[in-house]
Amino acid sequence: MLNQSLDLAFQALSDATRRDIVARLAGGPLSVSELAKPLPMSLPAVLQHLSVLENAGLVVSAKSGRVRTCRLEPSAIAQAEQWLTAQRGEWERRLDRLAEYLNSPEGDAT
Amino acid sequence: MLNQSLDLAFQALSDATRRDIVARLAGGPLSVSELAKPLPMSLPAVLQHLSVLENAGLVVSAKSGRVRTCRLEPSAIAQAEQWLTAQRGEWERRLDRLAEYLNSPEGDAT
DNA sequence: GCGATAGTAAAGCATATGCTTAACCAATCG
DNA sequence: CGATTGGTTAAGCATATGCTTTACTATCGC
Repeated sequence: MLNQSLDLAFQALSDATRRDIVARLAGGPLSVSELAKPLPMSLPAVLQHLSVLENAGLVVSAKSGRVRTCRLEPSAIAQAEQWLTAQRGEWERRLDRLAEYLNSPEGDAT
Repeated sequence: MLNQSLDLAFQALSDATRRDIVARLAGGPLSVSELAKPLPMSLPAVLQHLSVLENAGLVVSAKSGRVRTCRLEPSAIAQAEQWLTAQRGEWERRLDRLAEYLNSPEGDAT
């Protein structure tokens, strides 16, 4: 499959809990337990969400002593963003060309 | 849940078949069977993918006679795009401020 | 009307997802 | 050392997802 990484990125972002994690990491790196504190679920559940995000390349983490610190990886996010921009952009260019055609003399149903 | 629509949009885009459908619709509206023709699966399966995309607001369709024509809905795509831009943007602004601080006189470990 | 074409509906099934609890390991702290 | 804090692993479970096949309806062209 081409673009399996987009599969993983979009799949990771399809969950509100994981988007919340991403949004909070956008404000700066956090440890696992800091991430888990406000979330209404067990710590292992949060770990599973983090592993989905890491697997998708959206988040990277490193362990120092006994605390694992997580931070955002913007390049994977940018990749998903660019795919969306490309599709919407293409479609909007099409609509523009259509409008242009309809406003041109040959476009009129004269 | 806030932003359930983002759930649906990202979830819809997490499947390669559905992204293929979106990409082809970006080139212009297509009927259900035109969409289904190149896909390696049964027609009902394609219908299910389309219903996911419509449910997410990414695609709209209308039936005329016996043919249903599908087209892209850019506003839902733009919403997902904007969410991504916001998170990545926030993180990159943070990094910029950090770099600025490290380059300033007070940032030096003199 | 009759057959082909375009789409729908329903049921079933294998696998994936999002949690839980229980048990466990490893770095601190007193 | 022993208790606590921070994280990890494994197993189990309910529900969701992505297909399939079968059967059925609605429209178009002759």
